[in-house]
Amino acid sequence: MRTSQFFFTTLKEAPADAEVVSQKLMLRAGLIKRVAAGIYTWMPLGLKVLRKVEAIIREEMNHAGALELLMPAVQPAELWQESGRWTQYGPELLRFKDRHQRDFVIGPTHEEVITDVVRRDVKSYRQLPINLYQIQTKFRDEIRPRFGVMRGREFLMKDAYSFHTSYADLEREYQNMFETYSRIFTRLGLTFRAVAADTGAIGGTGSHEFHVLADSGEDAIAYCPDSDYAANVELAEGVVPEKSRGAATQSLAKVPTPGKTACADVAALLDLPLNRTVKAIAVVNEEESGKRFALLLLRGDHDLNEIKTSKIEGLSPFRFATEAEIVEFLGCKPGYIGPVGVDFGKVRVIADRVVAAMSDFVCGANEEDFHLTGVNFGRDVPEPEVADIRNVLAGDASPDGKGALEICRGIEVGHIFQLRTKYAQALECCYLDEQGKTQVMEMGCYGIGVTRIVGAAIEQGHDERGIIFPAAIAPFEVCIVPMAYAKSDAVKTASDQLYADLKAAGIDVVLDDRNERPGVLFADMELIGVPHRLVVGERGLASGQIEYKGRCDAEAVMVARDQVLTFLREKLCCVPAC
RNA sequence: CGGAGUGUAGCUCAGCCCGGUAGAGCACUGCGUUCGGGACGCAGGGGCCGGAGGUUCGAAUCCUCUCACUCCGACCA
Repeated sequence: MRTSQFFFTTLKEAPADAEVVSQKLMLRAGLIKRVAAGIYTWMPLGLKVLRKVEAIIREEMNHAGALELLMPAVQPAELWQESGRWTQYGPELLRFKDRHQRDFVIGPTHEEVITDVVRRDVKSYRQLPINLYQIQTKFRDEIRPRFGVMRGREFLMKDAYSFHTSYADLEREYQNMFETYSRIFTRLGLTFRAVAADTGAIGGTGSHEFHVLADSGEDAIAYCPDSDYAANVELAEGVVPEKSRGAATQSLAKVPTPGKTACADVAALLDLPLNRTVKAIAVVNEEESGKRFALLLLRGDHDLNEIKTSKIEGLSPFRFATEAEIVEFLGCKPGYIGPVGVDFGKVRVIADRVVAAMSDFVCGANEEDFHLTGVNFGRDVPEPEVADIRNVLAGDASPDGKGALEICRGIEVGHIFQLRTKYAQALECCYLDEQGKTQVMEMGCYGIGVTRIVGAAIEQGHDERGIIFPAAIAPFEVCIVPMAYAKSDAVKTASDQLYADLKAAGIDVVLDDRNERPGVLFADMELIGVPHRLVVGERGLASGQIEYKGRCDAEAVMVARDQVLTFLREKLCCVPAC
């Protein structure tokens, strides 16, 4: 490709509303253009990157035995009504009516359609297992699209669905996909980690997320550097402290804490560490059967994990209590509430595992402007229910007992689920087994956010000059930057020849033949993230040499003209650009 | 959905308080000089100042409504 023949649109300044680095750089490099909130056009340069990502995914999926198909983006409401998600899914599901007033959706995912496909054509155990995938545009009407292609509304996704005659076979394929995903992200040149995940709204049991590690990631990941344990913080288990609860050494005392509603303020006032305090969070479970009020106890420096909490029996769904409800049940304004003196018959008290092991702690007195010190379970307050309801923190013991947890941030680029029979059951996706008996299929589903990968790659690889793409997905592998292409015949001839040679060698090369000053050429090639650069100038040509510089190299090196191809080949296949 | 903010040239922004026929830098076009790290000169093109209504002799500027976008929160995954 010659830049003069390409649609090349770089910007010196990023649009003011771009928030994250990848978004700014993608807009500056002209990879994408914003069309509406969370909706982008992929320009030719960006599409080259996207297609390279797709190609790697497609190759590895095919290699893993999956079969590609293409389902419609537009889906009839009937299928969603049949699975029950027509009502379960919120406004995130984009619905519309056609000219006959029939309801349709623009698919945010394709479980319904694929299950329909399979139930129509798969009748026998002999046709199973099967793994079908597509690379397709999805639409999720996010409340707040942001971060460019990282959380867009329209995005490209690879989604695969597998069907099995047994859970054991589903587990086998799940493992197959786990390994396939690891190969895909490795080939893409990304630093990633597979983490145990919550199964969320899609439902099912086993689930792993694949995260590209980056500080700007939206998800917090707890991992153990000393083992392979890694889990989304939403799911990471807070383990029971090894030490059992200490004996009570203090007597219960009421202390004035006017205006101190936060644990940190109370701790500071009493000159105690924050981890001696206990905060109480009032929640309400409201269903047709009535309203139930509960008090959740957490150590002052811990945060509530709503996902874990919502899994407590009888508490789901829960919401935070209103001030009026708190006054109604505890007779006290929020900020000073605690478990002491509450009627355990009316209020359910659930302590985090860590709190349950505390003694002589500080908590609200259920009286405005007062807290209690020296509080002990069993003596001052009945033993509460105990559950794991907090977010783990860095330094916590790893649940596998092999060291301490660290927390890092990640961008979720892949997610694999064992759906089991959730959709197959709802949509009656069945087959006949060896005995001729009707059985429901076991299902797995496996997604990769294709567009998000491009953003994630840039979050992971960039510097002040622009994008540093992994070689596997860079828009071009090599650029040739001629010094005065329009002026010097020697440079022009040598550049054209080099370009032809590299192209003939199957290298994805771009020749920047624009009649611009060198600074412009250098800056643009660096901005768009081309990993390898060859500079052709009269200076080097005089001694039969071409200058080479990797995108991250500090210094350029001179390479003999007739050695360039060999030199480059080695760089391209063996050495990462950075 | 609640709170805050922003809409002026393709991009970044000034002008708005204090009404008087629309500006800068970058980008773009032409000519010339320049040419190994985002050059310079001269000459140009480009805007219904988000939209509608109102106040006024006169509105980018003041008022009302509306739309879009952004941020924080809630929600969702």
